[in-house]
Amino acid sequence: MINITLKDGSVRQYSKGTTVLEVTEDISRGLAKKALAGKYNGKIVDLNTKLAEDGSLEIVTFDDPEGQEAYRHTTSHIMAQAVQRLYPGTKLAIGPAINDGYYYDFDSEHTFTPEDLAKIEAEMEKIIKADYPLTRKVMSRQEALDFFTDRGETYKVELIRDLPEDAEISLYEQGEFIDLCAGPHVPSTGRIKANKLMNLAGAYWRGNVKNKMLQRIYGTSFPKKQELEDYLFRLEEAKKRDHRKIGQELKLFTIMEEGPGFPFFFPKGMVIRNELEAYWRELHRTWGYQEIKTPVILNRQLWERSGHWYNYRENMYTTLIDEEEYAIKPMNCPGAILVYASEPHSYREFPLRLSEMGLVHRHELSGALHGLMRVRSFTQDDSHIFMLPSQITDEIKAVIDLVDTMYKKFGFEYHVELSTKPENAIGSDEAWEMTTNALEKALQEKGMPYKVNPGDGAFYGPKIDFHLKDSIGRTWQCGTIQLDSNLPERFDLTYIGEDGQKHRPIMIHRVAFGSIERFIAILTEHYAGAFPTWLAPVQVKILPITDRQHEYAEKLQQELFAAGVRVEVDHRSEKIGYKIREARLERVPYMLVIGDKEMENGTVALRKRGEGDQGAVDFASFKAELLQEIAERV
RNA sequence: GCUGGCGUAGCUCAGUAGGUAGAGCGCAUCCUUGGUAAGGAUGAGGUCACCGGUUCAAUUCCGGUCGCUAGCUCCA
Repeated sequence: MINITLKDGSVRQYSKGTTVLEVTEDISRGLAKKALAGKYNGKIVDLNTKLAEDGSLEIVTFDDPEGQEAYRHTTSHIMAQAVQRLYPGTKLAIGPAINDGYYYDFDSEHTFTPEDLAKIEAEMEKIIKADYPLTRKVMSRQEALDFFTDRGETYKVELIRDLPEDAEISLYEQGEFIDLCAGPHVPSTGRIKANKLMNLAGAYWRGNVKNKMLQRIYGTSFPKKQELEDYLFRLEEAKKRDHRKIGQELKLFTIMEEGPGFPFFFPKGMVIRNELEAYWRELHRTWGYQEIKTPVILNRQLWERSGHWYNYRENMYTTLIDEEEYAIKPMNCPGAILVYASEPHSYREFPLRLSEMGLVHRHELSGALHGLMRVRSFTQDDSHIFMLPSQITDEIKAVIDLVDTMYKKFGFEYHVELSTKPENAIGSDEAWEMTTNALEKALQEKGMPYKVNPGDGAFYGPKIDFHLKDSIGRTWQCGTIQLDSNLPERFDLTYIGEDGQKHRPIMIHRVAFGSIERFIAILTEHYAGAFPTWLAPVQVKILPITDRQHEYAEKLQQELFAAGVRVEVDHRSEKIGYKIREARLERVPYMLVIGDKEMENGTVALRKRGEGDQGAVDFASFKAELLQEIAERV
């Protein structure tokens, strides 16, 4: 324990390694303006001062996650205070700090509009100017229950009810406002220097669809005005990378009203798709996979047997054929299983890796649709791997390596999550335990950091998920490895073992891209539309300066075309600056400007994306380097 | 699916305090042949998302539907 002498002369004890955030009550009265908590070894201890394990003091700044949380969390209290001033009777739910800011959930008779945000912001400004100290209060559970019941804060009452009987309950007070809160906070409201309310949204109480939908207001705050401005600028910049915007500008794909969630791919989008698939096929061939294709429509009986009919029905499209019920596949596994079961297998074939670019359809909720990231019709780069129990760990590690190889190719940063048994799980507890342990073991042996997502697994098995970030930092699940001990059972899959007897194989489902659609969306945002040459829809654009070069332009075009290059000639009667501008907007990697000089010398004036004018280069050597770059997929 | 916002030309958007609409870009044609981010002229293009209601009159007001969107929920 450490003794801290407070300004009023009293001494309080704090344990090492904790942040001194609770001293507020001691110092707030009268000292708030200075926001000093006390002194320790002659040094000033502020609310944002941390006592390290060795007893030394460490100032917690906004750059520390803890300091940032205290800062934003305080701002959320200020927002709640402003809202309750402007809209009396509004009940408070929860209001945490989050990644880029904070939010607070309200239950109010008043429906907030975007115009209200400005009013609330102005009221928040008043509270900040008033520089109210934040005072911590402690109550027993019963006292807190009575207190919030009196105030009609039914959500807070519900939160307190969930706490243990002997819990010590902390509240933070600022001016006339008081809120149930564990802290931490900054010492006074005046600490907030830059604040902005971002948007309005609905959110279910406690994240449960069955509960009331509350009104959530998102905001963000920073210690400096400039930091807020920088943040808003970055957000604007990030929006320019949005794949929905770039997808339209570059004519990659569209989604029309005639088919919500069912994307159309334009020729340029198909180029990227096909290149990705070609890369995928090449890689999978060398990694020991064999490709199959299974039907999109299969009968109801199959889906009943697989369990999808009972566990995934609300997401499945169905249809009648000759008065028999069929379903459009939402997953590829049953098809792959039928392929497996179509002939007897020996353990000598294992691991048997069957891959499939499988087109699946899922009835996703309309509100969940999001460009190519979340659609109702998508192609999974699926594989089903059949193996011996003894091969599980190595095979999972191999899949992790394959996914890593693919993501590194594009320079992606990703994080991994392990999702465990959900509520609607099928199969025995023992099977779930065995499969979950197997996944965990593989992750540990790979030394891969991961986060556990309890209850987030698929209904047939636990999974490892690979998450990638989009332009504004939202993460999307792409790759996944799922261990399934259920379907082999349901379909009575077998292999002949060394002992000549029938045994049950282990099955893995896995995707690496995840879905081609989502992966293209992530890629588009990652590159901001400037795809590497091997993926670029147009790799080379030839720009003749006048009509005199058209013949030469076509000759070059044909030569590149014959070598498999995607090349276009801009022979409109526009000035060269104009043609360059357009080709730049299209993010074409290489522009070949040709005028009389180049025509005479058999050269091209090369303009490289991101690097500008490269001067005259020999066409043959340009072509050779280009072809090599494409072949190496760099 | 839920809550809020939005829906005007291919795109980005303006507009009508209720009297059937405009700009820029793009597109077409013509002039221009110009050396590294926008040359000029003319023209075509809209059942103002859809369906109802109010009104002499609705793109505008009201209701519903569909779609998009920010989140929530759900997921690759």
